[in-house]
Amino acid sequence: MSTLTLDAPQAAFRALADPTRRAILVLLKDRAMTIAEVANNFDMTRAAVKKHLTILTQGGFVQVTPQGREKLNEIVPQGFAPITNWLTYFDLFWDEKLTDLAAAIEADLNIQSPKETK
Amino acid sequence: MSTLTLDAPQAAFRALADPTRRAILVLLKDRAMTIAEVANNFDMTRAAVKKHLTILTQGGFVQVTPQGREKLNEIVPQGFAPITNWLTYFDLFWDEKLTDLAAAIEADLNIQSPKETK
DNA sequence: TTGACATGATACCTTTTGGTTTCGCATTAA
DNA sequence: TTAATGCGAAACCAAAAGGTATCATGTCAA
Repeated sequence: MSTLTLDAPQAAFRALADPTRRAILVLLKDRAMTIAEVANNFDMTRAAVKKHLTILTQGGFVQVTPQGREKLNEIVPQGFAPITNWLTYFDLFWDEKLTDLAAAIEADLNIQSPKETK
Repeated sequence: MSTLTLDAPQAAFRALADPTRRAILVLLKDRAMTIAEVANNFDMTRAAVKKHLTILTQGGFVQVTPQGREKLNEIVPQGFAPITNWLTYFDLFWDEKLTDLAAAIEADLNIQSPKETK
């Protein structure tokens, strides 16, 4: 089966949409943790937490580093870039200062968005 | 039936999770539009667009102003605040961390290569 | 080698989500 | 008044999301 691949902003926004996943990021910002360690902080099974970590990884927020029989889940600061860029696009617009960042954002949105304009 | 109310960040992150809704925000940043007008830009029914606009309103991104028999959907710049605040939390953390890292690196360099006198 | 441990993977279930149709209600234009 | 217009709301549907339980696999320690 094909694992449908989302564009970076979509994968990132999707990852942040769930409160558990945002809480996991808050946890991981202090230090890297194994899955079991992360799971200890939540009222759900390790399997569920593993799914959340996978989505966070797809979103570019988490990087996994095998270490013996464990796997360390580490936060990736650069993963926040697509989100901040998207928000900056609006800030810039409101400041009436459009840059080529606008083109990148519009290109991303055009992947699925409005019908032929014009 | 209870309409469960989400906290502000959750409602905001949820609203941004869908690509159509992000595209709607890009549309509305130029000017306020009626539902039908927004719907003209997408390949879906007016009812579907209405649902998206409702979620954007719940997320604090859109404000509706009745005007005769029409309703103008207007973007609300302040709606982005919960998101930017959340991101700022991480940025602040990493700023400290980078500072600590810089200090550690400088200390290490002073030990390893004391030659470098500036 | 053997067993315990940390994780991966799969099947399955329920709720949410994103979409459609259809109908009803105000408001405006004729 | 009548007819068209712009919305709102409800019923319905398929797919995705969030969770569980269960089993398989690789790695470490004794």
